[in-house]
Amino acid sequence: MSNPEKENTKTDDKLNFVQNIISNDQQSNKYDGRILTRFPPEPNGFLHIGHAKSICLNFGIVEKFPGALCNLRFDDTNPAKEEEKYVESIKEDIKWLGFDWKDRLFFSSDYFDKLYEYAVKLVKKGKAFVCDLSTEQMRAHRGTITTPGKESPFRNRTAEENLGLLEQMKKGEFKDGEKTLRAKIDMASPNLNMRDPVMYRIIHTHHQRTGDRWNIYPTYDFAHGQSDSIERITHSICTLEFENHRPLYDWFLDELDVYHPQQIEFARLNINYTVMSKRKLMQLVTEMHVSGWDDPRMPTISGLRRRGYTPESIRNFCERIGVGKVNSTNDVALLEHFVREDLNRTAMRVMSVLNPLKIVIVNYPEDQEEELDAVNNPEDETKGTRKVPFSKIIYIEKDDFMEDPPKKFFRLAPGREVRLRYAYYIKCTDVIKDENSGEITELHCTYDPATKGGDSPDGRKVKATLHWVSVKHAVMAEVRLYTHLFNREDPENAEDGKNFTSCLNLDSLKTLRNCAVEPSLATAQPEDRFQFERLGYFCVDKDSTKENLIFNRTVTLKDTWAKVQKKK
RNA sequence: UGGGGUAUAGUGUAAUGGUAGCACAAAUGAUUCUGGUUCAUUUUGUCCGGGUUCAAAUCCUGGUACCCCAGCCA
Repeated sequence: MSNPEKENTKTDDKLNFVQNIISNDQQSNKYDGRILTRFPPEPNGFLHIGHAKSICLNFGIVEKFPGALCNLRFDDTNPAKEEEKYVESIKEDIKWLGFDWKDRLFFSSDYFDKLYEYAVKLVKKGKAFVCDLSTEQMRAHRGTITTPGKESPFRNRTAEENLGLLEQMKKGEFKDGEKTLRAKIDMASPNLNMRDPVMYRIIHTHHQRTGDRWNIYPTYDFAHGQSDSIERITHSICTLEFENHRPLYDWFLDELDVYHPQQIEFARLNINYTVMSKRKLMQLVTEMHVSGWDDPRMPTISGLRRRGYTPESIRNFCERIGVGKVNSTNDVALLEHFVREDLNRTAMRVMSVLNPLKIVIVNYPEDQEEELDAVNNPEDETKGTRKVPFSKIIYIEKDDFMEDPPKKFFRLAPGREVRLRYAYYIKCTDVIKDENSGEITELHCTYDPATKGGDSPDGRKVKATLHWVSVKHAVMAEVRLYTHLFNREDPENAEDGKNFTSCLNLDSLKTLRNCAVEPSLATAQPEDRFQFERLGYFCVDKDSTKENLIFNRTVTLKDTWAKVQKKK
């Protein structure tokens, strides 16, 4: 037995390494006790669960530390790739997850004037220059990982000349790519980011917020650190790949002599059986491997929402996986665990038959109908009960009958008695087959009227309880069964020469159009979530209508019978 | 190969010189009108080699492995 005194360790009080740094900084009054983080998405695609990790981290700081704040800042420095519609979807997803940026909504483009001022300052200091090198030439000058680069022949233009050229760039007097503004740092630096990186490039493209006002746009490297500085962010939390950029951000901030946030890098989220880069997700969409960004198989927030995931379950997942600096891949089973946990608590129970098999209860009166009481949620008494109609002909699940059952099969079989949930005990007396195909078309059963409600007065036990739907009262529906999008744990590492799409699971969506659901589901609305008893959790799809009900399977129930079968 | 990072059960994450813990996964049993839930129990770990110390996942030292960087993407 464990020692009760030791059980006081509250896991929720444990801080991850980022929170530890912040906690220490707050205690030491490092930023006058201020804490300000930010979530900085680029509006060039939909948010995925990897972003959710970052959102939970950044906005979660607000909940963890009194007085802390978190900005939402769109990093919109590349008009060629960004769109307004992405801004809207990103906002929607953050709200849906349950976070609120209040009035702290910003855009990097808000700072274009300031950023340009900064650039001018560096030019005047002799720390930046206008370069005429083409992309190819610049690459050649950059050197390699092991050999130093060569300085640009334009590196020594005078400040006056550079100022004039920069002004002309800004006015749109040059073509795209004709010139760049570069920082003058060190072409021999072992850190490639320090080899005179580009600060501004010429892009004659309409910007979703600044219109046609600018012909030059700052690079991410020149915009990001300064934007954090302008907003007086205390802790700039970003992913591991920016570790190499930190010295560059430091250099800009130091040369500019402005406020200096602290950058902390953490490992981005990976999950097995899926991909997590915007580029690859975009490819799945454009190549039509999925129906869109919100396809229920996508790891996007909108996809997970449509699949039936709850914000709570995603947040719990993000909390549990922790935050570290090691590249790691989480098991999708953990994510599934958290939806099951949440939905078990909250989802209404309901009976639906996915693959109907007709049963005629031969000794049940022809025209009789009964309304039976069914529990809405055994985990929550306050959810009450509902009436479910019963009659002579019902559907059960095809999988719940076997003519020649193996040892561990507890369900219906010839001569065997089982319980119909909330209804009666029934015993199978006849198996009716199609003469030609030999396929089972219906079952004949008898029922025991004394077992009404599901209990036998004589204490007789049955080994199985089956869900069912009365044929006469059934509402027909379409059900979409989803499984992993990829049949390989690590689709990124496809076999030689093949890309990740070669690992696509062609059976990741199975549509059933002839499902019988209980009548209470007739009025279900999009995003309503249910537990189909004994089957799994299901969510009404956004395309569902009264005439054509559509349910998406979020996740199956844990299924030890399936496990037993798999072992064979 | 230069530079920057990182190594703790199958997976992910704690332990900040003092009993290697938690969650998921896996396994066993109990309960159950969901083969669900719940409960109990079990298996499995400090990358490797040296050193310091009464005591090392933690400190020192030497290896090894993996990740990131050669966009006018972010």
